This record gives sequence, C-alpha cells and structure tokens, in this order.
Amino acid sequence: MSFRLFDTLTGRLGPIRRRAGRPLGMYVCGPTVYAPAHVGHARTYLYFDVVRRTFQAEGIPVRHVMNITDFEEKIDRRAAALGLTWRALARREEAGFFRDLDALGLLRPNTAPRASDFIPRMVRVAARLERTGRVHRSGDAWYYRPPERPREANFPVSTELARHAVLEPGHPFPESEATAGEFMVWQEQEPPLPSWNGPWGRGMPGWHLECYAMAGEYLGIPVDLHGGGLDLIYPHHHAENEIALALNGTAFSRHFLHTAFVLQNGAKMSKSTGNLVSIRDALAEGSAGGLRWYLLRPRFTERLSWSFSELAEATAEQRRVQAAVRRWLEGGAGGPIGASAAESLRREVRADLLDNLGTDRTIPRLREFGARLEWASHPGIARGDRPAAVRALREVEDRLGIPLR
RNA sequence: GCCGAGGUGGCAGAAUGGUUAAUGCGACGGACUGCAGAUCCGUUUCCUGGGGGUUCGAUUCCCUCCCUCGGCUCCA
Repeated sequence: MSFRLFDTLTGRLGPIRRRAGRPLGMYVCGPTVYAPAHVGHARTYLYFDVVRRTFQAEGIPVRHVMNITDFEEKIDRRAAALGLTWRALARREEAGFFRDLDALGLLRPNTAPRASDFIPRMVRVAARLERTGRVHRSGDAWYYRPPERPREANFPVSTELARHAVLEPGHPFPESEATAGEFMVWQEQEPPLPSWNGPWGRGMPGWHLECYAMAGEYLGIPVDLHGGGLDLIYPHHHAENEIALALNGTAFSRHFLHTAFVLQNGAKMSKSTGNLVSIRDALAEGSAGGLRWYLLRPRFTERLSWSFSELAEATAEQRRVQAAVRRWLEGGAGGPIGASAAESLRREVRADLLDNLGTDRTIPRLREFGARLEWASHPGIARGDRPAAVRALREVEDRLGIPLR
C-alpha cells in the first residue's frame, strides 16, 4: 500500500517518491525563535510528526531536518526591547520551542541546525546566485530576480499572486520592497545587529538561502518531502524553488505538503497580529493527547477555528476512550469483543493515514472504538487475546502519538 | 482586484449514486447520589442554501444563482 499525499506544487494527490535505498529526506521549515510557539505551529509540526510516524510504521526510515532561524529583524527588535542580545533571546526561545514540542509528544528532528551556524554555506549560495548574473543591488540590500518561467513551474497560484502584487493598480495590500518574485540575498548591516563577512562586505544573508543551504548539506537537493504552513508557499517556498532551479535545475523538493491555518476570532493566528494561543496556554487547558486529538480532527487541508471548549471536549473524548480501553484490557473471562477488534482498528487507521493523512476519519474511528468497548466492556478481553490486542493498539498509538492504554 | 474553501438537525461533523442521512456535543427523561458532579441507560418528530439538469434513484455528478468564510508585507 502506498502513502499518498496532496502535493501543493502540482495540485494533485500522488504517492511520495524517494530515492531507493536511502532514508526519506523530510525537511520541515522551523520557526523564527523570538516568541513562544502557538497552536498554529503545533498543528503544522503535528501533521509532519504523523507523516514521519507513518513512514516509520511502514518500515521506511526518515531523516527529519528542521531549521531554526535564529537571526532576523523581529528577533533584533524584541531583543532590544528586552535588553538582550539577539543571540541570547534566540537561544532562550529555541529551548522553549523544543520544550513545547516535547510536551506535545512530537518526535524531535534528527537534525535542527541554526541559521547562524550556516553562514559560510549561505554565503556560498549567495555567491553562486550572483554568478547567474541575476542579482542586483537596491538600497542597502541585494536581490535575486528569477527568470520568466511557465506559470506551472513554481507554485502556479502564488506566482499569480506575486504578479498581482505589483502589476494590479489599486491592489489592497502594500507593495513589497522588491518586484514580484524577487527575493533578498544579502542585507548590509553592522553589529550589534547580526552580521558576518560576505560577498558584498559586512551583512546578513537572506532567509530563503538558509533552507537551501541546510537541505543541501543534510539531505541533498531535491529533498523528498518539504513543507510547512500554507503561509510559507509565497514567498518562502517559491524562492527556495527559484534557488534550486537556478543552481540545481530541479525544484527544492520532490513533494510539498502545506497545512491549513488555525484561525482565532475569524482570522489567521499569527505572531504579528497577536491573536495567539500559545502551546503552553493550550496544554494548560487540555492534555497532550487531547490537544493532538483536537488538532488532528480536521484533515491538514482544512482550516481549524480555535476553540477552548472544543479542546476540552476533545480532551474528554480521548480520556474516555483511553479509560474504556484500559478496562477492556484488564481482561476477564472473555467478553464479546476480542483482539480482532483491535486488529481491525489498526488496519483501518493505517489505511486512513496512508490515504492523504485522513486523520479526520481516524479520530471518529477511535471514538467509536471506545464507545463499543464501553457498551460491552465487562468482563473484558480474554486473557489469551490480550497480547495481540496490545500489539495492535500499540501500533495505533505509535502512528498517532495518542495514548490509548 | 486576484486566489481559494465551504453552505447537512440547536452546535460540531460524517456519508464522494442506492435501505429508516453516522457519530459526538447539547437538550430532555431515567438509574445511581443526602444534593450536585462524574458515570450508565433511554429519547431527541424536525436537517442536505435556491433553481434547473443527468439518472430507475442525488447530500453525492453537471449548470446556474444566492450566501458565508479565509488568504494575498512578515508569518506554521
């Protein structure tokens, strides 16, 4: 059975291809560390966690890389406000970020490189881009201008968006500093702002170069699977693709996965608008298993309107199923439900997830399984059936990261 | 302006041509309890946005209209 996922680049559902004989290379865009992570981050990283667990459960090893963007203007601003150096703030928030991910039961990436440790490689990418002759200076920064491409070559939808951002008169959002599709390669600046020596003197490399350099170092371009939140498509992943097309002749990744937003009060939750629910806030109200249950209930392509009361409901549901399973597994003379029920559940959950990460089918399935057990839990499972049931349930737990026993 | 998602019972949310349209929440009744909560049992007539079309048959496919919502500097 193959693992099919919706690919944002092609707009189609298809199997994940990878280089035979190698671990699957999964590169997930990590956070800019300047403030605590919110439940929108949690949702994105959670889906990638389930993707990773799915591959692993299928016997496919995964090499999971996540970058940590530890220098950036927003870090500078907040650090200045707090009287910290950019580095001190970034380290503090990075530690908090991983604490939050751990608390949610997310598997740690195999590698989580920091941007500031990748300067020489990013400088090399900048130099290679310059050799294409498509880099020009504007103000105190250098920009890469991609060549014209067929619209379908690189996120057709967002290319369209980019075009409208500058070509449409009276468009209702501010013009970017650059022309459509262009992106910054190098920014001149001096300490105390983050700065290093580069091809054009003292300064800081552009964000999009970071992922290209790291993915190239740890996985090779193109990677097998790449993604993040939907908001990263343009300009970030668009720009990564332009770099990869220019320097490698391929897209950045063979497959792109993007997760839909968490909305709060009808708007996208984001640090810049401040309408945030942090992962810590959420875990104070619901358990880790409950938060996973709640976040996984809609499929990754559906947006989620945040609701604390639904989180509470999800937490209660998860606990209830867990309690029913525990009572069932305590065993007895052998009730009407045997190990085959757990085995069916295991099979169905596997099929759900392999089919475009159908967590929206899986969660109700768990609920129904729990309800069936409640309905006929006494006298519990026959002793001889127990090991098989536990084995099946453990696989479901491993695939979802949700405790059931 | 451009792109996208969606309209199913009080709410959430399944069912991608086929019996009485799942399930959960809520509500109501009951059991238990000194009361409440938790838990368990039962009940919940009434729901597929409007209009066409395809079909023996449509929530499901096609057309059209209406409505709602999201995104488009940075951002998971």
